[in-house]
Amino acid sequence: MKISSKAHYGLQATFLLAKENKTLSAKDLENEIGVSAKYLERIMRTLSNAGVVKATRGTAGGYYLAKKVDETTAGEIVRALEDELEIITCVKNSACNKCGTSFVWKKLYNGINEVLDGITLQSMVENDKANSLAQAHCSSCGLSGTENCSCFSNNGK
Amino acid sequence: MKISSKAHYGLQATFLLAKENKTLSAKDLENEIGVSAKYLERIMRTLSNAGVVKATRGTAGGYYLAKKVDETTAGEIVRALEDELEIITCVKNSACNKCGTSFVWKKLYNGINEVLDGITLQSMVENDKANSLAQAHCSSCGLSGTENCSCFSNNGK
DNA sequence: GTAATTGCTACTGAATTGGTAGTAATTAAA
DNA sequence: TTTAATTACTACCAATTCAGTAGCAATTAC
Repeated sequence: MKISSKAHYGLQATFLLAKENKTLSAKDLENEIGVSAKYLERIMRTLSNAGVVKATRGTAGGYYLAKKVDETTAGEIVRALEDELEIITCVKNSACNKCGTSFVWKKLYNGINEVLDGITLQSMVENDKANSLAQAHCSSCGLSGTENCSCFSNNGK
Repeated sequence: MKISSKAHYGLQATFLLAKENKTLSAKDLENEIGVSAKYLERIMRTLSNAGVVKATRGTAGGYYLAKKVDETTAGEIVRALEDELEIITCVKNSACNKCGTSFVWKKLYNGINEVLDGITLQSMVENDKANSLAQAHCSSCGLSGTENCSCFSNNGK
């Protein structure tokens, strides 16, 4: 049960589109993310087909968000890129209750979607800004490692 | 992002231990679950090491729950069997906030654990009983497919 | 027309998953 | 004390999935 690199990079890419608020080419994304443009291109194509981003070809082409930052959720993005977010086949089959565990997987599936659908690109950008401020603070307080700095104690909660 | 067969079978096996409330051998589990005793044995050994079940060897040996049914959660079981429930490496590193997405994965990780830790074997058994009753009802109402029977409309929610 | 870009398909090496096999250790019962 | 049944442990293997690459076609701006 791991997040695929596709979902990871795809979310990172859309986050960058949201943060920089402009069209970015696969090449641009390669520079920022550090993964080959070819691979990112394929990820972005999937997101394009899913209606998360739009693409323009040709010189100065690239990808941009199809919707507003507060209308695009992490859920859409991850579902588009995780081939099988449905966790296990019995989740699809609402009548499956043979083995006594489908109830757990269905709850888990609902929980996962609830979390992801509750996160918009906007909230990710806001979180990033807050973190950047915390980072600046830590630098100023002179702690070399970020681990022990109280500024980070509530990170990602 | 799929549930592994190990976690699926492992949860099914512990559910059976809870439901039948007795010691079951790998062979018994094979008969009920339909997977080779050898494979189940390895899964149960992992659960044994994790303190979820206990094992006795020899004739009439087998596995039984190490704790009460309302003290054993799906979370313990799934975490023991999913090698990497931590989803993605940056979840482990509390200071990782470079790419702007770790915030999402950490929230997701917390959400997953929250759901799974909120489910005990007892609640699984109770849910199963309720389902069996609904099943009986559906048979009596004469609907051939369970999908369209209102008894099942809230399954697994 | 040319350079830059996405769209699409095919391929590949590495890692993971799912499962099997064999042997040793332990236990209960005959 | 022997035998049968069982778990413990390790090694192994086939199939699938994952992550990434390569090459060419289509499109677009200049």
